[in-house]
Amino acid sequence: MTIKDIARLSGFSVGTVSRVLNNHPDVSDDTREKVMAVVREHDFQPNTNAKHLKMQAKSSIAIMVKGTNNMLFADILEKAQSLLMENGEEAVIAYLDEDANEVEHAIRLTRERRPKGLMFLGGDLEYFRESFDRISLPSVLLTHNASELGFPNLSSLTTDDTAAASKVIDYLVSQGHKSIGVLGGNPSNSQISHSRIVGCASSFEKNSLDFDPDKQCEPCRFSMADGYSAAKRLIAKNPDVTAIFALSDVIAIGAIRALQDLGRQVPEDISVVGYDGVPLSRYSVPRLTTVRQDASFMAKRGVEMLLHRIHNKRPAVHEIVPFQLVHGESVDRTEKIT
Amino acid sequence: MTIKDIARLSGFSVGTVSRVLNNHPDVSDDTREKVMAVVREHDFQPNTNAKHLKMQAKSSIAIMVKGTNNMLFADILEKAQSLLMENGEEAVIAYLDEDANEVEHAIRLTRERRPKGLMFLGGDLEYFRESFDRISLPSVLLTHNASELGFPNLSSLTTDDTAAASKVIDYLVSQGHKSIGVLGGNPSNSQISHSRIVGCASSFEKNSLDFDPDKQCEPCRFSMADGYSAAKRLIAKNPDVTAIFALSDVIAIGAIRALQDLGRQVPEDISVVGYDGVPLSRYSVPRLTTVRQDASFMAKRGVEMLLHRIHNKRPAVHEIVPFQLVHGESVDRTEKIT
DNA sequence: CTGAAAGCGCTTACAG
DNA sequence: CTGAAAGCGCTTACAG
Repeated sequence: MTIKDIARLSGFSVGTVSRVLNNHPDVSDDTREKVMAVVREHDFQPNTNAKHLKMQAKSSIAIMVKGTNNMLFADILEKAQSLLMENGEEAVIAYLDEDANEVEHAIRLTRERRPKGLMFLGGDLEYFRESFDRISLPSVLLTHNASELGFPNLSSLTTDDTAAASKVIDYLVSQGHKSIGVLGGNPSNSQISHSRIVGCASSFEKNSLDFDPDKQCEPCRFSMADGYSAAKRLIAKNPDVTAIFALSDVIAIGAIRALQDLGRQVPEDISVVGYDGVPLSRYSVPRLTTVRQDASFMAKRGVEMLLHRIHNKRPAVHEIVPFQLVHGESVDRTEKIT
Repeated sequence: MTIKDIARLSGFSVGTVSRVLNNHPDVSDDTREKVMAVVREHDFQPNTNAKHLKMQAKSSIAIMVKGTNNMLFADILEKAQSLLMENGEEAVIAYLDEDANEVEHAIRLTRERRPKGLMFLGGDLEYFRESFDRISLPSVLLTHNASELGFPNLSSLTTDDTAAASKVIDYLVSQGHKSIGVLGGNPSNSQISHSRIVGCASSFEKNSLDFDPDKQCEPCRFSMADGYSAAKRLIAKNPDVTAIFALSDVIAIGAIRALQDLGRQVPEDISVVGYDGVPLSRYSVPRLTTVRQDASFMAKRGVEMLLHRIHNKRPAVHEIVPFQLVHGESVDRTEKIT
């Protein structure tokens, strides 16, 4: 069933049928009615390929999800997809490994798919610096600040990771902790974790505490399994830490499990702070003290920014989303630590 | 840049360029080389819309994810998407509400997108019965058995929910539990939970225990938040249960949190069993005793089944995936329960 | 308000 | 092995 069949069946030309289908104003009501009757009767749906070919139209929004097992991204993704759907846009989603090059992938996908816009959930700024100039589509990067890159078509939306990390360390220090470990992330300075480490360092300095990354930091990927083993490594090399700052909630969950397995209770024996504020952090035992990034808001704002850029050719913007230190049950004051 | 430009630049006809691009055998090596040189130089990528239009080709595989917050589906989804990508297929993903009509959504998406095949992650058999006859695409339904529906183009892959649920109840009974509550699912008999409830009922009967659904079951959606409130409702109406079978791990996690908040320790005061075997179940405190469904396997097999049906026109098949009762730390014998 | 016609960028018999 | 040409299903000036 094509537009041609509808034309024949309704007695009008394909041009007129096309106009009816696209709600073109200059069609008589009578004609519109008759054509639509046939369309409805046959449940006709125009061929998107032909339409797009003719209109040189882009199809859909492509979303790169960097890193699997990332609950925050899963959260944002779902909401973004729903919002896109409400706006009549389709989402093509690609899950990438935490170490994959999302920009190269996007370039490939862009050629094949010709999407209208790109959304990146996480990413490595280094990859953007290297090859994002080959992308001219409106794009938005979430949970990373891309302002320093200066690409005119790349907006970004992020919490102030440095400030948030500082606040976490400040808080732990205020609770009497002096020996604090940091779990997660990649030492490379282009990774999402770098600014968080920077925030930690500045807080340690402000509080006149030494900060020896080799001794206090244990890098790991963003998953429960990696958090689990990283926590064990940290405790092995630095058994006297009284608090751990995990760079994501899933890492924190893995770490808490590891600590329990080592016979250390949280928070009685050791405190743990997470990052992200995923739903799980409200249901874990103990509930997590964590930095909450507002997934709903990020999804909403991210989609808005992207759609604005697509439809109104607005310039790229870089926004900071407020964060919130949510108090759970995973932190104790040191004097209470046995 | 179109195939026409490449033809002009390389000195061959568009037909020849097309043949080179599609690895058609009858092109001379010399020609192939020359054309490819131009293609590479300009980083040319053919227009998918035109290609698809011409080839009447379907694009991509559409995946409907039924219910948000479902960790098992998130797991399967990621793996399925990777496998599809390896096979050169693209995944268009739609997250649907747990109560949405996935079949209607698929029908709409099929018209607009013309995918090659459909994958359903969860679903309501009633919706399939009502309207799946309007879909003629190769499809596969995961975590549900669609054999009784008899659609020739709908395969399915599921664990034996009834047997698994029976085994859980048998196990709890063997540990001395007589007052067992069931959390989650929808009482409607077309829902994923129905066969699990049936399994419970048959086990209760076999063990000569009464089973009063009104008193022992508390329906809820598949999320931590709903598991949390459902557990509270269950305890309120039936305070003497010594064990709870949650119809999914996320429900179990919510339930454990609720029990803790009510001052009941798991498993010391009350035992909890989950369902799904998501990674979190290995890292929660306590670790969950749960029915493990193999997400990797289901993803792999599901994709295989779908691709086979698409390429080889094989008939629909309905397979049962083995399950496994994984022992964690969330179940105790009643004599030890205080 | 409507029709006839060109053309979007490809693929693929058909000839040679 | 290669080219010329038809045609996939649409949209949209251009006429009238």
